[in-house]
Amino acid sequence: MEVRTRFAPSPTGYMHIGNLRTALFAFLFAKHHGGKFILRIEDTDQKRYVEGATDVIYSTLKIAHLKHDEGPDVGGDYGPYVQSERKDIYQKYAKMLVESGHAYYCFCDPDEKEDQGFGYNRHCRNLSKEEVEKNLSEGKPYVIRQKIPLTGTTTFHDEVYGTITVENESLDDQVLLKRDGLPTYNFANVVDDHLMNITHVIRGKEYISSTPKYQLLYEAFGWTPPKTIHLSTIMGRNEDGSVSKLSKRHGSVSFNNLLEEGYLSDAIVNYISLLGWNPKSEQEIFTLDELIKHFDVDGIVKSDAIFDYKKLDWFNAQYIQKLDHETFKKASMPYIKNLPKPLYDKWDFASTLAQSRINKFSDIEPLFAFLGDFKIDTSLFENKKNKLDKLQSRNILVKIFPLLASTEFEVDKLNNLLAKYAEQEQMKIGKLMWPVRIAVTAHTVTPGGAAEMLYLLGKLESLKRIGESITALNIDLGEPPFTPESNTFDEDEAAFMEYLLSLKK
RNA sequence: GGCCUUAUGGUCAAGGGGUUAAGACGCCACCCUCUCAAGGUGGAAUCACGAGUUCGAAUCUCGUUAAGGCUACCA
Repeated sequence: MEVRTRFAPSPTGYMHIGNLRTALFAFLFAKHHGGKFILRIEDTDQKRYVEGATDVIYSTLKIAHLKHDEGPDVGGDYGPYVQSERKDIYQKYAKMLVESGHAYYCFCDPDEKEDQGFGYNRHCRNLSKEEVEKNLSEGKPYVIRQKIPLTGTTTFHDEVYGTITVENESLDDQVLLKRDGLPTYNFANVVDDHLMNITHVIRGKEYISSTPKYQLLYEAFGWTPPKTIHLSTIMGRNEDGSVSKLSKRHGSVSFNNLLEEGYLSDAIVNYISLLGWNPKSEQEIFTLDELIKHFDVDGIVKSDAIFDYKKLDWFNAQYIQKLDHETFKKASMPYIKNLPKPLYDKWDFASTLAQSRINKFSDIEPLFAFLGDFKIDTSLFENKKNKLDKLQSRNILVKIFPLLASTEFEVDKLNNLLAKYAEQEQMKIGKLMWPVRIAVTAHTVTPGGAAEMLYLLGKLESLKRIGESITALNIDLGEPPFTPESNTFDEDEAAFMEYLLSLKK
């Protein structure tokens, strides 16, 4: 028999990462077995209607490459695939259940059905046929409830959690058909899964508690229930250390949020595939086709998994580094908007530095923030590894200043100049590079080496920053501000004047 | 409260009676490097607790505890 799985989201307007993982597993399972993956929209709650919400579902599935074989947008032999369009079907089946004695009309007021904390008090369960007819003919609003056996137990077998048995007396007479004539999720999913020939129901484990009631429904209809595969919940860690179902307070939890932050779709899919499933091998990086090939119910884990943004970062970095550079460059453009203009002009160069250094595209901005934001911290000039203190750093900078002032700011030339100078002074190159890089960036961590940073900043800005750094160091050392020789700039007198002016501030 | 489920390092997790209890992320150290990053090498860190079964328990059983879910005319 052909395997058929379904993804049955409620159109809420955004795709929670947990839902996407459910969709992914349903897709992988179906495709692994050469079967069909069906999309069904569960919109039986009119109050929850959100404009454009189904489009979010379509676009998510498309971007994630979880192509469905049947669904509202692509059609299929079991439509309609939108539950609000199947109203008549549910009514028909609900009434069949009433007739067979597995369900009953209930005319109770929706607000007063509580019976000390447990479900409905079953007031209408034993209404006489006459009373029901009378209420119906009077046009009294009603719901249809499932008639749960009062005694005995119900058992079902889940492919991952095993056999589960519950006492029927712990089950309530749940509503099947609501006052507005629409079915509840609990009823619709049973009818639809059967009518759509779903062979394996893959869903979150929050439905385990309801499954016995579904089981009873299948039995009442005389249908063979589909196999179930319940999935553990994806959790988030709260500030107080506790964990709860992953939600907005834990950070970005929708697929779109993550995309906006600069995570790659393939990386997200790869990461969540390993949340609650393990391939029984040491492979971690999987293409979608590889996932299809390796996916197996045996590897599904029963316990909940905490969503770890750090590990997602790692996956994303792996995928970013594999991108060909042109693709990376193009994809990164939206993320450099707020950075200073020089970066635009030199993005061909800078993007190369960025690609190997970021976890996600939104890391680009902080990485290059030093271009616009320069706040000297003289303590950074003290560096143990290079055996540098403020005095030495200052002396090096003073010597290198005129050299830089009279050279062309190209990466190769700068590197050559610096290397030559270090050699000439018999200085380890790191000892020279460190103060120069700190002087122009004021950061210990930068997207590249000293020469790259000089190039990105440009000559004027670089010299200005070095001058300011020397002055700051001089102040620390109890010496007067730095003033370069007037012949320092051999080519741009105006810039030199501007520089002098800026120092006076 | 009742019912259901789960429990291996900080996180994802393998292992299902005898193992030095894998691997990955993260963390730390070292190497490499002009700084980072990347890469390489190494390290710290785990069987929730208590009984039982057994020659032997992370592994089986029971209990406890903790966590999560359900208990809607939401899905």
